[in-house]
Amino acid sequence: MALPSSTVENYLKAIYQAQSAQGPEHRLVPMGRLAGALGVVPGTATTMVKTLAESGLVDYEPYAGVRLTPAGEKLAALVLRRHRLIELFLVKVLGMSWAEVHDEAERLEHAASDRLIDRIDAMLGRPAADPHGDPIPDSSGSMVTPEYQTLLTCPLGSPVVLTRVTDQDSAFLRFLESSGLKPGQAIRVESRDAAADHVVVRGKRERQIMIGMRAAAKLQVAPTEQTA
Amino acid sequence: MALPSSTVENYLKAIYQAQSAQGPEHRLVPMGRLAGALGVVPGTATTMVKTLAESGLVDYEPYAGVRLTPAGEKLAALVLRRHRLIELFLVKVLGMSWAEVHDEAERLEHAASDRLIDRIDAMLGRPAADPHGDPIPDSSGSMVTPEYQTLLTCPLGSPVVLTRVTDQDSAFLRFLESSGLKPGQAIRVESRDAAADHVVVRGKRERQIMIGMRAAAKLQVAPTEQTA
DNA sequence: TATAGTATTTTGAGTTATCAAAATTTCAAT
DNA sequence: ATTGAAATTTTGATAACTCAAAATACTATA
Repeated sequence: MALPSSTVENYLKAIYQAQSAQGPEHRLVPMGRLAGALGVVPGTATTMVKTLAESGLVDYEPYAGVRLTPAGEKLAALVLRRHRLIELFLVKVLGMSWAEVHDEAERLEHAASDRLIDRIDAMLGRPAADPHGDPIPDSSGSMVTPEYQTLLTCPLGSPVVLTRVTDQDSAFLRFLESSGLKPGQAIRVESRDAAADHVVVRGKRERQIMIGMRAAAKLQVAPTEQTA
Repeated sequence: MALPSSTVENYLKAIYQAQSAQGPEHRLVPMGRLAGALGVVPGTATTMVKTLAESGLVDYEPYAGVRLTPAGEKLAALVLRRHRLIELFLVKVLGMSWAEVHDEAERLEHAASDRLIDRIDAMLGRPAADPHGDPIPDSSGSMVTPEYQTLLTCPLGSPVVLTRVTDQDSAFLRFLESSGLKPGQAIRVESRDAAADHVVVRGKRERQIMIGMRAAAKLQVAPTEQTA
């Protein structure tokens, strides 16, 4: 098949991300959701998905939804790889802020060659995750996605490390940045209050941060590593 | 006006470069030349140029050719700025070879934001020229193009510095690289032989290099600076 | 100045990706 | 089972860009 257009890459990426977000129970992404994620009307998504199905990149079940084929999944993973490496590069090498790199990467991911991506990968030391903690697929398109707990499920009081932020909204990211809540940061959940819908986190330099539960669910953590 | 598409940017850039290549006497770029530079059939160029003219980016004289308006010239210069900064960045920061950055920059120049370009510009120390010695326009789109002599016109025997290579062909660039003929390099023209159609250059470490006259015309040099 | 040859423009058609709005299907609730 | 609301698909258009090939304009030269 010919090179996928940016549009095709974006559809595959959106389907991939919708599938992941939905969890393993709903494997089919409904057209409405896909169209919403891409900012197109549903009819457009239907049309496009039919052509993706003809290319063997997705399975399409009318009125039910789409799902990536193995070929589509690989392509999507490679787009994600480009996106995440570019984000990390922009932050680490060019000193751009966490909140502003997403849109930039969104465009550059379709223009960067494999060669360039590999240089970036090497320069960054073959990193496992991008600035949000999202795992970076390797050049064959495979990726390990560790299962983390969230601020809502981790044990109270234990020291944990913030590992992943599953929301790209730049206002949210700016808030996290200003609160010192970036992946890698050691923190501890002090309390949860369902009635008040908040979680209290003790962060860098014993600073106390209060976060709504919906936001807290987007912050993933891992138990602090014991120095081996 | 809305953001120019990559296509529009490419047309403007090609017109700009054709105008420069032609020198100040022929200000109008004929359609055939433009179409050739862009790899489209002449009819396509005609159509596109008419819409560029409607946008006020070019002046179009049927059967005669196109010329950039001041607005078109500014836009073209900004595309060139992006292209050249990206090329230099890829060479300096990512260690890519001189010969391979052109195509990469060709795609990235349409995807990089002004913000990113400015970061790159700052990181590189607001450079005046790209790896080929092509001058880099500033963020307002203005550029100084020093007039250099070439290997064909510079004084024989005097030490000069290679300042600019006016050919992007990657095989040619690889040849130059392997001969140590990169901008910045101190050289000296030993002899010219019109009959044999060649120029003999003494390069790095007294190495002797023989170049055809057509190629020699593409190498621009400046008198070696006397240490002030 | 007639004309042959070249360059340019025009015409008609195709591709990709999109939207608006009409038609259809699905599904949950009666 | 029927129906009404919501989601999806279909249909008909549009925009941007392109090509092939026919029509036209220019220009050099004889």
